[in-house]
Amino acid sequence: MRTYPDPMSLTRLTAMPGHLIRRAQQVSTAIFAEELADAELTSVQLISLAAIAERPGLDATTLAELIDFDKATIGGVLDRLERKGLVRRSVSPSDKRVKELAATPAGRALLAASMPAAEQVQVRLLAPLSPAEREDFLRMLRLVTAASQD
Amino acid sequence: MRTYPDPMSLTRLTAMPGHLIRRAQQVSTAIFAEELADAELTSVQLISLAAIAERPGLDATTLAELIDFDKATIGGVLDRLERKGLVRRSVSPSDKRVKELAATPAGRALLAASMPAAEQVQVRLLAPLSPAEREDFLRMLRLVTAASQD
DNA sequence: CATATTTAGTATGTATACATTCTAATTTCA
DNA sequence: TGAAATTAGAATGTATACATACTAAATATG
Repeated sequence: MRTYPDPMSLTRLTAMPGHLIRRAQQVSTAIFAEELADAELTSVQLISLAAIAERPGLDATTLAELIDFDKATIGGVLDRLERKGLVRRSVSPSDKRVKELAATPAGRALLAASMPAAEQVQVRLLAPLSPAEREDFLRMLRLVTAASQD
Repeated sequence: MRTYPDPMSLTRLTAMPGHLIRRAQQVSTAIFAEELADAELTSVQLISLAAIAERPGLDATTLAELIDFDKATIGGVLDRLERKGLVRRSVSPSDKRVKELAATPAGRALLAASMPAAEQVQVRLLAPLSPAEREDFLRMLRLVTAASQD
């Protein structure tokens, strides 16, 4: 049985993976905002745009599953992408409940222009790790997140 | 020079650490909500409560720095902790701008009662990794997050 | 075929997360 | 000491994130 310095100290909690993951998310978001400042895209908007560009006609529910979004969250993201003129939503002829998604030319252009910056985010995020560690880190992240693939 | 299957595919983006970290955060939050369902505490509320319990008289700005919170975010978290009767805020006699924070007896009791569940969250979160990998994963998370310690 | 169930997307409400702005209070320092 | 700069906390506005409930539409099934 391991012993700990303090059974319920702040030190304990800030050392926990839950806290460190929240911190990593903060760091990732901050770097993303810097690198994609010109594009004025969030990471969530970029990945949505990429999915839509890659699979025209995609519906919102499938999109949400593809990129692990809540069904309620994706609506707002699409609202913002549509408001910026990057994505269009049109009612499916075969099922009037469904909205088919498509990237506009402006959306495709912004996506292409933004990919180098997106790559750069990942480079900066993993810069503190050695190349071997980077592979390992990603592998472990996949393991941790795959576990609760509902 | 490595080659990739598709220069701007969804596959590329979902394999990026930024996306995986967002996913890890989702998994962490979901497990936390399950384990702390009785306490009705979010991870953010628990760590705030722990910091306040450990350092009575703490002010909100210092608290935000301790646990890496935005100054604007901490206000709402404290509102909710106060509304639940877990924390009290009182104007500092020495500086009327400052609100001194203190955990109530109910707050301290809930904190003590919640620590085992908080430990359990971390156990479940890291369950897909071997013991050696767990150490490594935490070490790398610390490296990544320490890099942008403003 | 008419009703029950399911499904897609939206709406509502709560909780982070953060930039920016504002007010009151304190500190600096000319 | 008195105006300028700084600081604490709150307020405002935007963007995830998610539970729950709602509406319209499609499907299943008796």
